[in-house]
Amino acid sequence: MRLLEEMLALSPWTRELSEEHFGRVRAAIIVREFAAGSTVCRKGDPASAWVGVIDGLVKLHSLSPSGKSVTFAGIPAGGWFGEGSVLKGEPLKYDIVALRDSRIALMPEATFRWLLDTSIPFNRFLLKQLNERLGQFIGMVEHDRLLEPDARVARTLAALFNPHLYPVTEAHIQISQEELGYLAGASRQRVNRALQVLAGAGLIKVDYGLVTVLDLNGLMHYGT
Amino acid sequence: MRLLEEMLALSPWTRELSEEHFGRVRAAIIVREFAAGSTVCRKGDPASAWVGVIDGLVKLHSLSPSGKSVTFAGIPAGGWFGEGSVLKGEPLKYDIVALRDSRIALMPEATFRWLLDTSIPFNRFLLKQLNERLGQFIGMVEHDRLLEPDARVARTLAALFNPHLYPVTEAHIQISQEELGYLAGASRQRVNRALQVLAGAGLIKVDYGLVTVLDLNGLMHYGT
DNA sequence: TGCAAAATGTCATTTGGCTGACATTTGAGC
DNA sequence: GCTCAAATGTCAGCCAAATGACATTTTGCA
Repeated sequence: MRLLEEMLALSPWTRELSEEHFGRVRAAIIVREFAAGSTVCRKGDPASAWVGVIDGLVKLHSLSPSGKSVTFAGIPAGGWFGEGSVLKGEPLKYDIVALRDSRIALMPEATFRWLLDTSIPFNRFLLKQLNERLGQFIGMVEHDRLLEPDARVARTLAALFNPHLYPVTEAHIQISQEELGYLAGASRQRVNRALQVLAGAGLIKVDYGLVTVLDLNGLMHYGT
Repeated sequence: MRLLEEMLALSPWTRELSEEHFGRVRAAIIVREFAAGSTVCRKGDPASAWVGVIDGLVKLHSLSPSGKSVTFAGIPAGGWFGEGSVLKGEPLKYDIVALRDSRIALMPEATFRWLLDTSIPFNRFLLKQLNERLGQFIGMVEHDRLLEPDARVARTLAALFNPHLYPVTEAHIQISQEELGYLAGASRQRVNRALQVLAGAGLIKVDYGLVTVLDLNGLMHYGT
């Protein structure tokens, strides 16, 4: 996706806004570019905007004092996030890092709050969005605690191709095994072994910096 | 807490309801008793009510095929939960089990939806509640992956006293170390050691089947 | 009061992922 | 084509938590 307009047209929450609402929102949004590897927002920054991904891919991640890394989610084009921190008026709880060159939309906090105060459809959208996210994280906790690393890697891969969240029609994703480790909660070495197991089972194909999904349904239920 | 009325008086979402709203809600709520160990709702059941804990303690938990148990949350008196499944109109994703003899309030789905459709304050409350719950689960993923068991147990205890989700002001909770293990993602034996460490640090006091919080803020930030 | 069940405290052993190390492969850019 | 950094594949050893076992303490209740 190239333009803010396209992204807004695809975002469900714009559909039921009045002309006045939409115009004001459109005028307030700022667009910025970020190079791969650069930080969009840092953990602890005030949550001064609601963030949308127009093009590219960003990750939400956190670093422990001892230097370990967790990745909570990868947000591809079309995704909006950060509503939680803006709602609470609290600083961000994670870093936002561009994994590829990315075009980012920023809706200022004031506009976000104005929408919240004046648009019932926007409220309803936020409820659904928060609820959806919550389901995702409940799943993460469950899988972290109950599943073997092989199965966790399988679910992590499946989640990257979740057609509800990421309506992209490609069967492959360019991601390093180290980044997959941060997502799945396993070491790079352990991910490497898991990928070999999954490839051996015919569920995926592994290439340099690239994973191709052959059987999404199989991945989703692996190890159950 | 003994009575539904007390609990409703303490629930933030009742405060801004009109007299008409409150009366209808009050009349629709059903109260039921559950013995320790009994199941309130089973995973897969239709989410036919929003659930509140008047007295006692319930857990949201899931069992793996191999017999391992995760507890997603412990809900003490004053807590309301299940809004996610009711909102989505989906079956429950976890079992709800009483950990002690408990008095449970059930708000039928129809009443819940009516509130959602007619009360703006209730919508605002749900947004905050979902957001708070989401924050808790983001925290769980982060802590599971980054923190030592001692710190995980500390955060788990702190989460049971979240003032936004559970507005009751008691400093102690009656729960076994085994159940704490299911909540924190650690073995009973490991939890036992962790509790000794936390007690040694003056953050809690441990008695038979009972943990008393002495320093909630200290627990919340332990191991950072 | 005394019994049984639940909960706790502690230990030895097992287990499986992580760490660190290193060689190899791959691809981007000159 | 050449060079270099990134990514991958593999291994040995470490280590912390889980497991299983058992004695002890505490409580509820007959």
